[in-house]
Parts: sequence; structure tokens; C-alpha cells
Amino acid sequence: MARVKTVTQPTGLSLNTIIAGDCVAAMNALPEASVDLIFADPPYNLQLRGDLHRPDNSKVDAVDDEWDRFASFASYDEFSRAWLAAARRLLKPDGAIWVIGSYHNIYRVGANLQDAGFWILNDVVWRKSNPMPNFRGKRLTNAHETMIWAAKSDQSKYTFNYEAMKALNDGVQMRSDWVIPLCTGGERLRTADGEKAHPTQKPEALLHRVLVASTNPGDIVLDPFFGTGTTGAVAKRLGRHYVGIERDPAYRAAAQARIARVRALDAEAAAVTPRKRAEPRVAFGQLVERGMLAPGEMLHSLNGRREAKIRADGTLVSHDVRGSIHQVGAALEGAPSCNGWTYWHFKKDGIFIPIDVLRQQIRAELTD
Amino acid sequence: MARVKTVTQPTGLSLNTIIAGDCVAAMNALPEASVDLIFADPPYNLQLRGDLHRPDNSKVDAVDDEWDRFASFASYDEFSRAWLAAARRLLKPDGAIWVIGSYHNIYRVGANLQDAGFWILNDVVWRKSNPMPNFRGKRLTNAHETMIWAAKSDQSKYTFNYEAMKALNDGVQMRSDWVIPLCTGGERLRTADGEKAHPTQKPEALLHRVLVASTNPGDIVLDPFFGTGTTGAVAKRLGRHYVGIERDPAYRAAAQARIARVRALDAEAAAVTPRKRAEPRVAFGQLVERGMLAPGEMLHSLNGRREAKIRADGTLVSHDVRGSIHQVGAALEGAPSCNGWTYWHFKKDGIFIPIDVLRQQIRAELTD
DNA sequence: ACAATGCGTGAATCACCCT
DNA sequence: AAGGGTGATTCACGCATTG
Repeated sequence: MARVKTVTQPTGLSLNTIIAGDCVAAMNALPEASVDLIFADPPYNLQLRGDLHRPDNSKVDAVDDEWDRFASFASYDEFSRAWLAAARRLLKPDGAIWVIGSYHNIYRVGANLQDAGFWILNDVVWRKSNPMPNFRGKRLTNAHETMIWAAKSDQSKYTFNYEAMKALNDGVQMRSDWVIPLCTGGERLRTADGEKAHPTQKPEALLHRVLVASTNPGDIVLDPFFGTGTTGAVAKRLGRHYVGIERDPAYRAAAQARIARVRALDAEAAAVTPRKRAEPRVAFGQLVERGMLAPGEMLHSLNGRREAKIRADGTLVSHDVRGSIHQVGAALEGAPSCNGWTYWHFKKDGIFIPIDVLRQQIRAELTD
Repeated sequence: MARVKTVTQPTGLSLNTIIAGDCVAAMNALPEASVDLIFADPPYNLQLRGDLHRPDNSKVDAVDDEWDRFASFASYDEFSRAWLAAARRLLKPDGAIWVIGSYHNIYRVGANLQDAGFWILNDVVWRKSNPMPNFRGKRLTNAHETMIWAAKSDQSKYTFNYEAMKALNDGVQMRSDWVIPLCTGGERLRTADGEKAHPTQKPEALLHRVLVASTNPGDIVLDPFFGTGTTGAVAKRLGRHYVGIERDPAYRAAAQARIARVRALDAEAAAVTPRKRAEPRVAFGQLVERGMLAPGEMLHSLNGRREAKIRADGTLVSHDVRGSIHQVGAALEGAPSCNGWTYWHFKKDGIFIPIDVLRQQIRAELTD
């Protein structure tokens, strides 16, 4: 993935570039249903204490507190609806979005996101290991931010790399609360005079987990509030394509330079543990055809209480129940469903061995 | 505080009682500006579709009660606006509210709460130490719920017991994420036939922290969705007054009996011993996400004879062996098990450093 | 008596392919 | 488009039972 090179795909999208301009206008200029994932870190300058402006930029007279508040929330909602609608149009049917925010704005964003037809999959708490303390002692230390992960619709077959997340979490399911430190130290971009290049630069660790969880290598990730390009840097490293939109030229320049320094990982390093479902399908009948199991042989449940006879066509029979390994297992257990591969065992030298080991043998041959 | 006795205050409020009826109508019948704190656990509008079974085929006992069913987001919003308006009227000018919810409803509630004029002080994440797993492996484990803490207005001089919170948290500022287990075991109320008395009973530890943080002894706490009375039980124990509203007679009866069994503590006894912290678990994947080790980088055994490449999901690959740091180490050594933290080393300035030193670094951050 | 093992369960928006 | 078959999928903790 070149750092400045612009690749034009059949979608008409220029990949791995930063688009200058307003995010809504820029998104509306891109082809619909062309993007796999959107990561959005929208501004939340609600301006609740200072001057208030209506959506048309006219100033609100501070007559009445209720009206002020309403005007300011209403204009933020209007902004949220506009960019969420543009974002939803860009997503492929099975695409998904992540939005990050704090209590100032996340409730507005979340409600508008639901109203737009997105289907929330999880909300994820970024628990900061090193938050800024509350200096005045008037509230709790604000030690987290919230991310909403949502599919384009409740019909979407969204991407979730379950096994990879489980691996990242030492073999147990990844939870909805993630402990990750703030972006500080060498990772924090600085201007020439040592100022923070961007006030709210997100840690790359956060984007790493987001992209590993919900994209595959080669996917297209759009960030409409690109800032200094954390999304682009992590996408490039992990072998995903990015499209950034940012209106501030200083942020764009910082992002461009930053992403240029990133090296993409080789495919093996970027790879994650695949889902089981992706493995080639093997029919039980194949074990019979190959003589790994013989018609007439008996299969047993692990506890030894159930048994069934193998028939020549790869079905089982037990008393008056006939059918597939799954159907017979489910019927005998009175269960709604049953994975016959792990339920049934054959006997060898007096011990029960799951028939799944035979399937794995065939699969190993297939991938040789 | 007597268990059934009704005390009529100058406010006209009957304290330490459970009012039967619909929460909006009941609240509107109470005097305005008469309550110090409101704790609300409204229906979540879960929108569950089919049945869910565990991998062992047992059925999950889901929340399917009539009170949790709403026709649409619009009708849920209407319901939220109605009870929030009634609640706000009841609060004293310096009063505050807590609302608990999940991603299904909390964004609707939060936005409507802001629109009603409440001023959010913090959102607080209840991190469940023992959540139910995601059985189908399609999402992250939903391991938290969200509470919004808001003052009646941005002018309110709300109560916050900063020092008490700090003491509860081993002498450091209380954060906005609270680790508390689910309500199970002896605390969970059961019917005569062993069923859950209420499907969503909250743990007393949660209410304990809420009331210690944001009320003083003698304060009046209203709970418009009283259920089986967790708020009342904890309020009584801590020397606060409660007013509950609940329309289900079975829940009211269970709450009444429960609160009767509670003994109010004297002030001294209310002090809580700080909990001891176990050493936090650190996943190898966190080192990768944080950039302490890069995907693609090689790890080495101390003798230099074995090496493996790091992948993006925190697994290792060496020849055709893939898996966790422990699994790959064991496989390469032909050993039944292997502690990957001490087995694997990274190379820095020509010397081998065990990856365990990086884990220690993360642990040091977490326990600061 | 105490340790080891097994079982039950919790606010859950929990498939997907092929015919 | 709808229906049917295959087959993937769980963590922490309390409590009861077994050793």
C-alpha cells in the first residue's frame, strides 16, 4: 500500500487518500455502498456555556435557558443526522460503523444512529488506564469514553472476527470494556514547537482492536473526521485500505506525514485466527464411503447412554429414529439441536473417540 | 426507620412507603421539589427475537415480561419523556437523578434527559465481573451497563461526597467505571417455587455506592421503578428515606418483606472496608495492540534455538504451528505445557529480554 | 471436616447455506 | 422468497454433591 499513490477501484473510490473538505459534502460525492467500515470520532463542541448559534449560524439571544439548551442540542442533532445519513449511504449492506464519544454527545449520536436505521451490536467502553483526575473534586474521575458499534441494518451480515478477539484476550471472549492507555509519549504527534498536533488524538491500540475485530485484510475503512490519521495509520499497518476526510490542512499534513512513516505488515503477520465456519465442509457420509466408519457399526454418546447404528447412506438409526447425525442426536436428547460431530463417538480399544477427529483428518488432507 | 410506619413530613410526602400504581400518575400526585435524589431503573426495551440456548442446549431465561415491550423507539421516547418530566418536577432544585440502562435504551433516555433540562455530571459504567457470555460468538460479551448521573439543572448545587468515594476506592479518586458482580446467590430474591422474584434485580453494592456518593443521611430518595426494592433496602440500611413506586403487587410484596428484614446501620458501621485488589490479568495481545511488540516481529527462546512470528491478534506462528504464546512454546518443545511469558524473549540491542517484563510494565500502570 | 467436582444460571437485541 | 438442514457456541460464581 503506497503512501501517496491513489488507487482507483471499480467502486470509483480513491483508496488510501485524505480528502479535503467538509465531511458531509465529501461523503455525498463518493459512490454509495462502497465502504466496509466507518470509524467516526465526531466533534462534540456543544457550546453549552458560550454563545449559541442556530443551524443557520444566527446567534441566539440568551433569553431563556430552556430555549438556549434546546437550540444547541437541536443544532448538534441536525449535524449528527446529516453525517450519519451520508455515512449510512456509503456503507455496503453488510457494513458497520463505530462512533466514539463522551457523555456530552454520545447520547445524541446514539439515538440519532438508531433513528437512522443502524442496528447497535455492542457499546464498548474504552476504560482509560491513565485518565486525567478531576481536579476540583466535584465529580467522579471521568475515566472512560464510549464507542457504539452498529451494523448498517438489523439484516446486515456484519464482520466479527470472534476467534481473533478471543486470542487477543488470552483465550476468553473479548468483553465490551477495553482497558487501553491514553495516547501519550512517542505516539502523540507534536507540532514543531512541541504543542499537541491534535487535541483528541486516539491511541493506535484502540483502532487496532476495532479493525482486527470488524474488518478483514483488503477491506475499505472510511474515517470522516480523520484528524491526524490514527485510523489511516493502523489501517495501513494491518493491510486495510483507508479513506480519510478532514477539512483542516494542518491535520491533513500531519496525517499524511505520519501514515507515510507506517510500514504495512506482511500477510502472515496481519492474519488473524480464522472462524471455524470458514473451514471446508465435510459430510458424514464421506467417512462411511472412505471406510473410516463401516455401515452397521455403532456410535455412542460420550456418557454411553445413547447409541445408534450407521447406515450405508451416512444416516443413523436408533430405535425408531432415523436421520442425520445431528437429527438423531437432537431427537434422542430431546434437544432443539445437536452438533452430531461432537456428540457421537466410536469405540476404539475400549475408549470413546469423537467422530470429529475423522473429519479433521479429511480436512487436513484437503489443505495439503 | 420503622418498616411500615408512615411518616408525614412538611413536604406532604409519606416516607418509607411503597406507592402502588403507574409511576407517572403517582409522581404527579406528589408535591413538587420534595425529593433529594431519584434512582430510576426503567424498562430497557430489549427487543429480543428468538429463543437463545447455551452450547449445552439449556435455554436462557430471558426478559420477556409485558412491561418491557414497546411498539417502537417513538413510543419508548414518549414513555421516557413522560416519566422524566414527572421526575424532574419532584426534585428539589439541588437534587439529582441516576438512570441505569443498556445500549438498547440508554441513548434514548440520555438524549431525552438532556432535552428535559437535566445536566449530566458523569456517566458511570457498571463493569460486571461475571456477565453472561455471548453464546453464539457473534458479538463481544455484553459485560457492562451504563448509569447516567445528572443534576436537576446546570445551576444545581448537587451533593457529591468526594472523600467518601475516595475512601471507598483505597484512597484514590473514585473513577467512572465500577466493578461490581451481578446480583446472585443469597442476595437474589426468589419466589416460593425458586423462580427469580424479579428478572432484573440490581445488586445492593451498586446502590450502596450511588447513595454514599450522592446523598446524605436523612435525604429522601425516590425510585419510580421500585421492583423488589433494592433502592429501599440500601436506603434504609444507610439511614436515608425512601419512596418507592411500583405497579406490580407481587414485586411490592417482595420488596416490603425484604426491606422489613433490613436493619439500619449506625453511622460508624456504615463505613466500608476497602476491597483488596488481585493482580490484574494481562493478555499477550495487549502488548501487540499497544505497540510494545509489533506484529511481524520475531520472538526467541532463551537458547535461541526456537523462534516465532507475532501476528496481529496476539497469536504466534512458527513453521506450521499457530496459537497462543503458551501453545506454540509447548508445541516447539514437545512439552505438555509452557509458560510463554518466561519462555519467549524479544531482542533489544543484541540481548534477549523476556516478554514478561512488558507485562510487568502494564501491571504497574494498572495499579497506579 | 475439608477438598474436589459438577451443575445451574445471569437485562441477550446471539446463523447461514442450499434448494 | 421461504423453508429446511447443518452445525457452531460459554464465563464467573454460588451451591450442592462427591471423594
